[in-house]
Amino acid sequence: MPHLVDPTLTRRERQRESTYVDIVEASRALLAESPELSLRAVAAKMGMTAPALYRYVANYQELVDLVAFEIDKAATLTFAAAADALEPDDAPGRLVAATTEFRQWALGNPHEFAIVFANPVAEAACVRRDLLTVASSGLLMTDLIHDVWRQRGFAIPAIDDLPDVVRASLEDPLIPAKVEDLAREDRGLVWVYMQGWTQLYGVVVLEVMGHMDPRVIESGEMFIDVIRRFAPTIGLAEEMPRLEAIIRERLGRASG
Amino acid sequence: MPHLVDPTLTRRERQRESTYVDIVEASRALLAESPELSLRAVAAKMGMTAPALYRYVANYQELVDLVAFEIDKAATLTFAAAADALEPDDAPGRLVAATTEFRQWALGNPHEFAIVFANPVAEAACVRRDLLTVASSGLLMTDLIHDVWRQRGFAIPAIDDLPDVVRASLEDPLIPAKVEDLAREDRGLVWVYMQGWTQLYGVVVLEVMGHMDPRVIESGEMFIDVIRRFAPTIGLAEEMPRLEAIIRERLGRASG
DNA sequence: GTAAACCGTAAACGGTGTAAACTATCGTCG
DNA sequence: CGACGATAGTTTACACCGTTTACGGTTTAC
Repeated sequence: MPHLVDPTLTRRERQRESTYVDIVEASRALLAESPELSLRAVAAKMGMTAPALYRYVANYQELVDLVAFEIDKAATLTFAAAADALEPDDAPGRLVAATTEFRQWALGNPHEFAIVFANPVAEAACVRRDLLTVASSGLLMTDLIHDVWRQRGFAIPAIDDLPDVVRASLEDPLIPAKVEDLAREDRGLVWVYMQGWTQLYGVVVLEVMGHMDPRVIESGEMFIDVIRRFAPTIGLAEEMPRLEAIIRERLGRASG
Repeated sequence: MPHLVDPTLTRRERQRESTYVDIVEASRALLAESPELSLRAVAAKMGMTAPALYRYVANYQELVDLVAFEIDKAATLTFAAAADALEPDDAPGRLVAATTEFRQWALGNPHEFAIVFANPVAEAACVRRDLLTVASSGLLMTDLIHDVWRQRGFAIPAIDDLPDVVRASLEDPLIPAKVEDLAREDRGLVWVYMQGWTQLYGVVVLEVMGHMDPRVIESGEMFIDVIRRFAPTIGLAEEMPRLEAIIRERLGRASG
């Protein structure tokens, strides 16, 4: 897993890390123009031949996974930035801001979105599965909901009221969710998070894929509607008018 | 002039139609095993060479669209059959039965599902867009919700309370929805349908793509949860326990 | 009966992922 | 310093992909 350049590494290791960065960079440049990401094109864009890339990834799928992970990381920064545009004590505002930015980013970068969020996870025990578990966007979103809960204290389902399977999944989650700092009796919050994520995911995929009336997509009304219908679940019913203003303000912009 | 079979079709035309059937058949056979559908493989499976297929489809995308349309048609039959397993006067039961069958079918035929419901619609004015508008599954689902409304008469949003864009979209929909036999003041029902479809779509795509805890997918608890949370919107809150039984019964089966 | 429309073929072009063999360079150690 | 092994790149090759072109048979229609 390549990260930022680290001075403690040997020269060769640093060079290798930087090549990984180049790979991601080239890939994202290609994705900005075409939905198809080809290993050969990435290599060409870097001034290399295709087989050389096999020194860095085992196969095409691993290239995609690598790029997806880095895209998620980078996109999460913009979500976080959207949240940071509001005061720290306005957890609800921060949540909807980040959520709206997520939607805007998805529509503005459909190919990147597809690679991260609409890519089938083939097997239960594959690399992608592991990467998924630590996806930064998931961690951010759970964090933001957690903040809302701490500040507003909405009702969450008691973990023992939930079905056995769900309880097991909450106690030892296989999805990206920051859960260690959550007492067992508060794990119901993660279920609420999953509910919200499911609904959000539904609209956004529908919109990005174009499986919705173009006029509705353009307006963002269904997206707003989804947020509005979910708001009461996390105790934001009364605050919704104010939050809707935040959303609509953000819908007017393009995403970076 | 006596005609034995179909007066409108000549011998050659009938043969041509049958070739189209073969194409879809071969494609679906391939999709059952591999997520990738290749034009060459389809041709080979039919005992033809690849270029011959260009007598029937203009390009690869058109092949995919054709297959997607036919898959949707065929799948809709199984959804309808699930609904028909219940009494005609039990519209709520029919709706959740069809919905559950949809989910089961999606999980059992992920590649077919992906081709129909998770394929990007590139341009606003493409063939796929038109096909989408008449997708049979969409028509069935609107029908089923319409039946629930007629039988139970839940509250629907007044069309004039909805945002302008939404109103325009409901008066002249670009999505699959049987809408002609719905008075203008009742068009709010279509919005309710879109809301429900969005939520349903969210869970199912999440499940099919594997972007969810495998244990939760296996159990179907999130799917049930989505239905449960949507039920009140269409006046089925009290009936939910009965409906949940119908769902759980169906989750135990495999889909055809 | 003949001309046109149709349906298939083979060959070829440029693209893809991937495997194998080979080579030049770099880092380390005697 | 020199040698050697690991590393990172090359070239070549294979099998597959979508698509185009040119060509040959059949079937239909006038």
